[in-house]
Amino acid sequence: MASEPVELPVNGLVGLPVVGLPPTERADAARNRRKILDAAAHIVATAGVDGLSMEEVAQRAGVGIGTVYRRFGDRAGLAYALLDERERELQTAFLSGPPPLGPGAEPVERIKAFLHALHDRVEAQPDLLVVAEMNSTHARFTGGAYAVHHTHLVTLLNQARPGCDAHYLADALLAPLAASTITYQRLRGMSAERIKSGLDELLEGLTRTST
Amino acid sequence: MASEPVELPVNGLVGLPVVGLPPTERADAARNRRKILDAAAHIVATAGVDGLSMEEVAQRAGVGIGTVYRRFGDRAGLAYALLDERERELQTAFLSGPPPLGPGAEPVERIKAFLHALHDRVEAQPDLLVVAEMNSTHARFTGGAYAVHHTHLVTLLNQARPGCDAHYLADALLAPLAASTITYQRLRGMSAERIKSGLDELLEGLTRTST
DNA sequence: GAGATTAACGGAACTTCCTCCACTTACTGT
DNA sequence: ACAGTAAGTGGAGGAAGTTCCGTTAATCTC
Repeated sequence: MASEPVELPVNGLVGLPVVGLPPTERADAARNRRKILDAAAHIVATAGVDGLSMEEVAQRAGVGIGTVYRRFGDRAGLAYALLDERERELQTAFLSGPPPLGPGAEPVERIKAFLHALHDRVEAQPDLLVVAEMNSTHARFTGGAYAVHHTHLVTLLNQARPGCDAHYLADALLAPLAASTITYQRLRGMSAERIKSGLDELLEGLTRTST
Repeated sequence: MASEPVELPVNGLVGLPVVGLPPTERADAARNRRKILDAAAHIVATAGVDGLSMEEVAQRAGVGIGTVYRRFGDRAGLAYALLDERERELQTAFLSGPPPLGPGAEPVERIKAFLHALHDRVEAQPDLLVVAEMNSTHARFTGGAYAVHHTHLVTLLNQARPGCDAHYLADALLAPLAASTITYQRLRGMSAERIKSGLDELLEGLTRTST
């Protein structure tokens, strides 16, 4: 479990293209995906994330449990899929939206805006994100979205600070934005503004002197 | 579950003193704690962390499952307890050991040494740490050790960079040292040396100009 | 030492995640 | 149309974490 080869995500989340699967989904499969997502969304809206059990979802969607698993892999995958829409919006925003998040602004400003956006994302749907990131050891990283965020940061870091280990630093900057970290800080009474300021402070040091 | 009051740890880990519990443990309880820890350690050594099921532990220790839970709270708590010895060594080292980890060196050097030590800790027992940090949403933070590490970093950061938001920055510096993050980086082929260099780079920015 | 008190014990029962596989169905080429 | 086949389905069953609560036995008090 700790040393298995890295698997690509099975769900339809934005991210690395899923290789090996047929490009077109069979009609009944697509229908069931929708039914499952609707059921899951309804449950979350009604009973909260804690009520999101796989059996419950299957029952409400009128499919077997096996189908839920075939479509979404596991509970984390289902949670990720529920976050998919917002994730797409976010990705569109930083890939092709207006500055400072999108192209046009200075790299440092874009990084800052990006980190803030990630924070807001956690703030918006903390519980779902916790589930998405927590179940199964490396769910946070294999979810697909992580790779996209990481790549984006690497690009910006290389612009802002040529010669740095952008690959590592991207991980390091994303780490404090893990849902469980932020929800815990909030629990402890730390305000959202303070978290953002703290991120700025962290980033400032990294990008001040470009050697 | 997401908004419960923060609970103090129940196990005997170094950290905040456990309030509310009688200072002396009943003889049979202490005996059972030992039996359970021995059994758990044996299982981990034999079958790896994956073999560490609560039922298995109870059986091998010759106690009921309920007893295991009473003593250690949950699986994460048991894992933490297994890490306790090394954790004590680490804490002794940075609280009162020789520099650069212990007192005597410059704050920045101590922070650096501390982060490296935390990294080595993950490197030494990655699987156990992943279990300890991953089960139950905020296990990483409520484990007791986190609070100690955080406090230590706050102290050093305040010395190295007066006026900074040490509280937040401590969280941010600890975040990339989460076991799941590091194990994933290793899985991806990132070397331990590179991770340490990256941490140095991150820290360097933070501590360069003291305003 | 006897009785009261209260922590500790044990394991059945419950929950939920996930796997497995025998069966069914949508698509494909002829 | 139709047979072949690969994808999809469903739900019983296994595994593991956790809770609950009636029972047991340390420890304390007198």
